[in-house]
Amino acid sequence: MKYIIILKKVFMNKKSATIYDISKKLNVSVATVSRALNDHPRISEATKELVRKTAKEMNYKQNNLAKALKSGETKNVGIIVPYINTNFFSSVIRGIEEELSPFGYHVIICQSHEDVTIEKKHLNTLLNAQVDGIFMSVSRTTVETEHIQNILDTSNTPIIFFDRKKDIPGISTVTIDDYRGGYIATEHLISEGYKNICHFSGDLNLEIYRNRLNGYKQALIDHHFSVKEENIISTGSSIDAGIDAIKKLWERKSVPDAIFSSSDFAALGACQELKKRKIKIPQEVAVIGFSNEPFTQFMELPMSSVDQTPVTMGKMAGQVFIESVKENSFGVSIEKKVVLAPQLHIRKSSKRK
Amino acid sequence: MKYIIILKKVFMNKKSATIYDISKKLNVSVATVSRALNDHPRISEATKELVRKTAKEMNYKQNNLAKALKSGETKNVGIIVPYINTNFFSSVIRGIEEELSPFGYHVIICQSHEDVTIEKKHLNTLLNAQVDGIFMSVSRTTVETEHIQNILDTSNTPIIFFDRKKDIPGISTVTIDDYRGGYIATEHLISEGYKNICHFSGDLNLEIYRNRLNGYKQALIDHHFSVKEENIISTGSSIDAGIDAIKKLWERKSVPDAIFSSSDFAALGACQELKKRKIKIPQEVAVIGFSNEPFTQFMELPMSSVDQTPVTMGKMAGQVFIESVKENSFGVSIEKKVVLAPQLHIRKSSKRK
DNA sequence: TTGTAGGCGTTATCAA
DNA sequence: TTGATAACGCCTACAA
Repeated sequence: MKYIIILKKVFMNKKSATIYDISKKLNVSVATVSRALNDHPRISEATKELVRKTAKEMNYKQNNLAKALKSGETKNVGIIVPYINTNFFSSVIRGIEEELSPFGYHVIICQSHEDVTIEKKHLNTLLNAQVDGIFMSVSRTTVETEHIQNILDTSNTPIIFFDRKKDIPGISTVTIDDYRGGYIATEHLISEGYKNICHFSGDLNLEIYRNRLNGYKQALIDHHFSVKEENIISTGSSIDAGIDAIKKLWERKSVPDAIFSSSDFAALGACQELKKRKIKIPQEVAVIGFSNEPFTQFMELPMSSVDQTPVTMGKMAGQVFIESVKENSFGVSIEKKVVLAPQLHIRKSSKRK
Repeated sequence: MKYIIILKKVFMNKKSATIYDISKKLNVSVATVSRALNDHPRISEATKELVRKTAKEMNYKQNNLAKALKSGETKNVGIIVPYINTNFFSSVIRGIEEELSPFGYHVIICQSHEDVTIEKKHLNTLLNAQVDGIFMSVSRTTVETEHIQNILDTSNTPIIFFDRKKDIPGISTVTIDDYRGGYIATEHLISEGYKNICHFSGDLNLEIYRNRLNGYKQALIDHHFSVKEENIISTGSSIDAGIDAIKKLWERKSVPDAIFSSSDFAALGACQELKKRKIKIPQEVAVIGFSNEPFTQFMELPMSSVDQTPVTMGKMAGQVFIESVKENSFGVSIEKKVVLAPQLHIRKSSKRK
C-alpha cells in the first residue's frame, strides 16, 4: 500500500445559509421565506421568485434535520442484514432502495455479523436516529425476540422482516414460498423423465430448508413416486458438503439419477464430484440448485436453480413499508405476510429431453 | 405472489419520553437530566442513578435528531455507488461500514444507476440530510465535475472518492494500483514460461484499463519481450466479448499461449471458447482475469485473477474519513491519495509448471 | 399576502 | 451541585 499526502491547507469554516439569512437580506419574515420555498399557495409569485433566486445565490440548503425534528419524519429507514456483501442481501437492499427512493427515503445499512448482540445495538441506534422504519433479516443467533417485541410495544416505528423472519404478531413479513420452490424443482426433474430423485436438504433446523424438503416430498407424492428416506441427504451448504454427499451416495447399490439441492454451493460440489467420476450431467444425473447464485449461469455446464427473486423481495418490502406509513397516519396497523413465488431457471444441468 | 392480510388493529400513538418528561417526574430541571444522562462530572452520583433508573423505566430514547441539530454532527455518512448489488461495491460498502461503525457512524446508501443526473440529486439530498461525509465512486456518465467542485467550495463536508475517481484538488481518493495489477499478472505468466502473451484491454477510455495495459506492457519490456500491438485486443467486459476475441485471435497464423484479461467476464468467455475448440488450459493457453469475481474460484477449472481487495478499500476510505474529521476540527484539510496493492490469486488456469 | 411567535428535544452558557 | 434559558433551523397556527 502506498500512501501519499498531497496537499494540506487551512480552510475557512463555510456555514451554509438558513432561511433566516435569506429573510434578513430580503427584509421579509422567515415565515414568508419558508412558505415561498415550499411553494405555499398564498404567497405571491413575485415573492416566491425573488426568494428562490436569492436562495440559489446564497447557496441555501434546506436542513432536513430541523425539518425532521419538527415533523417527526426523518425520511430515513434502517436495514439490518447479517452481511451486506452477498448477492442475496445486496440485491434485496437494492430493491428496497429503488422502491423507496422515489418517495424521498434514504436507506441506512447495518450489519449484524450474525450476532444478536450487535443486532440489538443497531436496533437501538436506529431508533435513536429516529428512522421511519426498520427492515431486517434476523441473525442466525437470534433466538429470543423480546428486544424486537419491546420495540413494537413502545414505539410506532414499523418493523418489516424479509427472508429470515420470526413469528411476532404485528410484524409484516416478506418471504419466498420455499415449499413451492422445492415443489417446482422436483416436478421439473420428474417432467424431464428422471425417476430416482435425491434431495440435499441443508440444515433442517431452519424453517426454509424444511419447507423446501416438504415441497420436494409432495411433488413426488403427487406424481406417484415414493418418498424414500434414504434419498434425503442432510448436507451443509458448502461445496465440500456436496462433494461428500456424492461420495456417500455412490457407495450404494442403486444411485440416483437426479439431485435437487437446497443450496447452489452443495449442488456445485455435486457437479464437480460427478464430473470427476465421469458421470455425465444431465444424461446420467441431473442437478438443480437453489438461490440462483450468479456463478450458476457461468459454469461450464450452466446449472439449473431456483431463484429467490431478491430484488423483487426488496421492492415488495418497500411497498409494504409505504403502505404501513399511510395506514399509520390513519391510526391503524395492518400486519401483512407477503409470500413471493420462486422462479425456476432451467439450464443444461437438468435438461435431458 | 401471494398476499395475505392477517391482522388489522387500531393502535394508540406511543410517543417516547423526552428529558422533559423525566425532569417533570423527578422535579429536577431538564439540564440536570441531560447532564446526568451524559455522565457529567459535576452531578451527584445519587441524582445520576435516579435519573438513569427513571429513564429506563420510562423507556427514554435519546433523540439524535435534536442532538445533531444542536451539535452539527449527524454521525451519518453517505455512500454513492452505481449499483449496490455487485460483489465489488457491496464489499467496499462492507469495509466502510465496519470501519466507521465503531465510531458511531451509520452509512446511507444511494445508487446512481450510472446516471450523473441521479448522482447530482443524491449528492444534494445527502447534503440536505446533513451527512458528515460522502464516499463516492463516480458514475460512468460523470464527465463534468462542477457539481462536485461546487460542494467543495460551499461546504465543509468531506468527499472521498474510491475506485472510480476524478482528479479534483482537495478530494482524497482510495484506489488500487491498476498498473501494478497489470504488471504482476503479466509477470506471473512470464514466470510460468508463457512466451506470447495477449491482453484483453477493456474500454481504454477509462483510466483503470489504460493503467492495466501499461502495466502489462512494462512487464513485457522488463523481461525482454517485445510489445506487439496486435496482441492488445480492445474488448468489452462481457462473456461474449471474450468469446469474440478468441474467435478473432484464432483466425491468425500465430496464436497466443496466454491471455491476460482486464475483465473476469471476458476471461470467462475466453475459457469457454477455448474449451469449445478443445484447446487445453493451462497447457496450451493460460488465462488470467481481473477483479477476482466470486465465480472465478467456482469454475470447473478455477481461474487466476487479480483481486482488487474491495473490503480493504472500504476500510481505508473509512480511515481517511475519520482522519479528515479530526483534521477538520483543527481547521485543516489534508488531501490524501491512498493506492492499494492488488493481490494476485493464482489458480489452475495459469499454472503450467 | 405576509408577519409573529411557539415548539420540536437537546446541549451549553451563565447564574445561583 | 443544580436551574433557567437561549440556541440549533424549520414549520405553522394565529394574527394582521
